Amino acid sequence: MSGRKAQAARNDELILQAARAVFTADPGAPIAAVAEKAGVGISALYRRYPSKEALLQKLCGDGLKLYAAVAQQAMDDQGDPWEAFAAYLRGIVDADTNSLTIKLAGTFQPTEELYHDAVHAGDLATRLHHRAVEAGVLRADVTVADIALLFEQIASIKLGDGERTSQLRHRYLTLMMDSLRVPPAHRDLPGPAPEDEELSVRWYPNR
Amino acid sequence: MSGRKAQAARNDELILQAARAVFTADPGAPIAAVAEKAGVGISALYRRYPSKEALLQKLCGDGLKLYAAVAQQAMDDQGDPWEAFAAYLRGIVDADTNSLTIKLAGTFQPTEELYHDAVHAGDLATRLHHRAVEAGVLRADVTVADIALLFEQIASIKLGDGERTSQLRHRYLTLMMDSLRVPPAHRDLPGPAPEDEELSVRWYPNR
DNA sequence: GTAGAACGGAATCATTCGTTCCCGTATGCT
DNA sequence: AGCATACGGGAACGAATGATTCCGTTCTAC
Repeated sequence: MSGRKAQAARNDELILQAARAVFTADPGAPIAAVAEKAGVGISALYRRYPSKEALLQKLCGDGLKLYAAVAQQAMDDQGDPWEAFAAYLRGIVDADTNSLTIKLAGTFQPTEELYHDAVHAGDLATRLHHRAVEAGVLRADVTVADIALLFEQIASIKLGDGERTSQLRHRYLTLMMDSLRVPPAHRDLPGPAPEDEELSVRWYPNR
Repeated sequence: MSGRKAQAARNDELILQAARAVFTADPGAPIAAVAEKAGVGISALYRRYPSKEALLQKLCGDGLKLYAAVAQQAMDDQGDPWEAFAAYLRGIVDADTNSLTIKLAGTFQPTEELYHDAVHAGDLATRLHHRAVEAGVLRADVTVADIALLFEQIASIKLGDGERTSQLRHRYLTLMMDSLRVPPAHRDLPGPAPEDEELSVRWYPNR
């Protein structure tokens, strides 16, 4: 179970994880950054993917599938309508798939399969949305496309490490949900608000 | 009134406007793009600014001053507390200063003056915020830093031309305000929601 | 006329990054 | 044990990008 085969299998996973992390943080990152993060050489990447574009397509496809999985899970939830929809929103924010699809979109030629997966994901999102509106728990003047843009806005938040970023994203998702839900109401916001210190750091990128 | 002096004066303005437009749209844009947009040669830029960094600092400073001006105007509004605060929010979104300060931050060494202006702008924002909370029209569990991050989220929206982008930004600002205001309530959202077509375009960057 | 301010834009020079290539290593088979 | 070889490390290559410099030209002011 150990040896070269095992290392290769481990590297398969290592590379994918590293690529996801790196490109999520910076869609324009060089391929060398992925190799470094994964702790492997560049040729280990090129052995698996013929080009950077191929790797990006793989990541994008995985992101789409993850999105669909989260949406499907919410669809299967037959309990409280709002809670099911809220779980979907939180799930997508956690999965952070927007950074891997939208932000990568346009950096490569979309394949047929990618297009198919995108349609499927969009279809699930639409059904989920309509169900929530029908149930009267989601305001009707907000569309599916609106929700997509809200996801993008939340994905634009990047502050501190991944942990803190996730915390803040949920904070603002909660705020947004306050204005999405019927009836409107203010609920407790999770996570501490940003400190001034956290914001001012950005003026000094080099440590 | 005409002649080289006049052209030079015109170019001063032309270059600044072009630079603002170009770097707002893409903070990493090459300096040649600014020259082209302004309809001048590269040397016209370098005659005025010793380096790209100097131009960026100028833009950043202008953005900070504009921010302060908008905030000051809202401060001077002694009418309805919520309306004054709302005007501030809308004004900052329209001024689009976040793209010129935050997104440029870290790409150059901040000067002393820049720092001073930033403190002044922050001070105004804080006083405006507290006044709204004191008046009971702004929910108290949202901080000044929260508002700053909300501005950034809105600034991340970029779809279609400048006109459409502005329209959508106001749409989502209105949505956010629904959850910021006391008491909470749903108000009509301005601007048409995005069409699927508008979103799918991003998969095909090259026309 | 002529000095020189202002320009336009080609040439330069450094840097970045995808991709290729070469070589050492250790694995698995005989 | 011995060896052919798949695998991975990382230097080298070449294209592209972009800031900055430089040079020749034009037009104004005197």
